[in-house]
Amino acid sequence: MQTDQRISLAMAELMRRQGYAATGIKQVIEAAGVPNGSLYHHFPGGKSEIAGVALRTMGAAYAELVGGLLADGDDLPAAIEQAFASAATDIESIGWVNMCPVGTIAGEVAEAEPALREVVADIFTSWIDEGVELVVRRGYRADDARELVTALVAALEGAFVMARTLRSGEPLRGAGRAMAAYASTLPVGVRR
Amino acid sequence: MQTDQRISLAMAELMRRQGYAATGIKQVIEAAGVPNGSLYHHFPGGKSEIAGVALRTMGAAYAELVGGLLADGDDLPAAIEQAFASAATDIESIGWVNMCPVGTIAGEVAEAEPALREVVADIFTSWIDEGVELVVRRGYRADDARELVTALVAALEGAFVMARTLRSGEPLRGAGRAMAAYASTLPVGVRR
DNA sequence: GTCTATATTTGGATAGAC
DNA sequence: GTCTATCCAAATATAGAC
Repeated sequence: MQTDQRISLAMAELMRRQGYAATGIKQVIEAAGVPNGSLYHHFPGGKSEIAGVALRTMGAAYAELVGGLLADGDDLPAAIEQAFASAATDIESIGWVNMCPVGTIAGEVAEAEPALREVVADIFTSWIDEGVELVVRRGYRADDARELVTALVAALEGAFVMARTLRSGEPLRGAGRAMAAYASTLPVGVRR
Repeated sequence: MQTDQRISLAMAELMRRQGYAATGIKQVIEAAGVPNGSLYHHFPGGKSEIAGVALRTMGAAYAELVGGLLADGDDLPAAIEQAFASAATDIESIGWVNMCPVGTIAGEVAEAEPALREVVADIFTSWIDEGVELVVRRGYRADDARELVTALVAALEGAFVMARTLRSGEPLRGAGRAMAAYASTLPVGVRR
C-alpha cells in the first residue's frame, strides 16, 4: 500500500477510537509505520489535511454500506429495520469501536475547524442525496424521500453514539423499528 | 457564584464548542477567571473530574428542557414535532453552538475515558427513564414508551449534529416529523 | 521521497508561599 | 482557600542531510 494511504488509514482508525482532537500526529506516525518527514511530505497541511482525507474515505465507505442495505429487499420499511438491526449485531459482536465515527467528528470540529466542518457537511449531503435517489427509485415522492433519508441518517448517527455509550445494541434496534414505522406511513406510488 | 461552579460552568461552555479533548485546562482557568491552584484545590481529579461535573449539570438541564416540551400539549405526536421544531428555531437564531453537547462528548470519550463514558451512560439512562415515565403517564404501553423515547433521544442527538454541521435547522424539523409520525402509530390506552 | 534531529508551543499537573 | 511559579511530557511542525 502507498505511504499516503497508510497514513490516512491509520488516521481514520485512530479517529474512530479517539476522535480528532485526541488523536496525535505521533500516534499516526507510529500506527502507519512511516517517518515524520514522509508524513509532512505527503500532507503539507498536516493533521487537518490528513483528517480530511480520512473522513472522505470513511464517508464513502459508509455510503456504500448503507446504500447496499437500503437497496436490498422488496419492502423499504423492512429493509430499514434490518439495516439497523444488522448494525446492532455487528457492533455487539465485533466490538463497540466498530462504529461510524463521522457524527462524533462532526460535533467535535463544527465550531473549531471550519475546513473539516465543510468536509463533513459534504459527506452528510452526499449520503442524503444518494439515499434519496435510492428511495425515489422505489416509488416514493421526492420530498418524502428527502425527509425520510435525513431522519434516517440522524437516527443512525444518534443511535450509534447511544449504543456505544450504553454498550447495548438496543438503541440501534429501537431506532430502526421507529424509522421503519415512520417509513410505513409514507405513500408509495409505484408499488402500492 | 462559587469558585467551583465557575470552573465547571466554564468547562461546560468550552466543551460545548470544542468537545472534551480539545478543551485545555488553561482555557478553563482563563474563562473561569480563577487561578490554577484553586482549580486543583476544588477538583483534585483534574480535567476529567471537572468534565464529569459539567456533563452531569448539562445532562440535568437538557432533561428538564426536553421533559417540559414533552409534557406540554394534549397530543404527544404534536408535542414531539413542536419540540424538535423549537430546537431548530433556537439554534438557527441563537447560534449553532447552542446545542446539546452530550452526544458529541459521548462519542469522544466512549473508548478513551471509561469514567466519563459511565457518566454519559448515566445521563442517557436517566433521560430515557424520565421520558418513559412522562409517556407512560399519557397512557402508552411501557415497552412502547421505552422504545419511543430511546429513538427520540437518538434522533435528537443525531439531528443536532447534522444541523450544526450543515448549518440548517431542517434535519431537526425532519427528524421531529419522522418521530411524530412514528409516535402516531403507537396505541394509546387512555385517550384513544 | 525518506529519514533524523530538533524547534517551539501547549498540554495537564504540582509545589509551596501566603 | 488563593495564588504564582514551575515542572515535565506531549503536542504539531520544520530543517536539512541523504
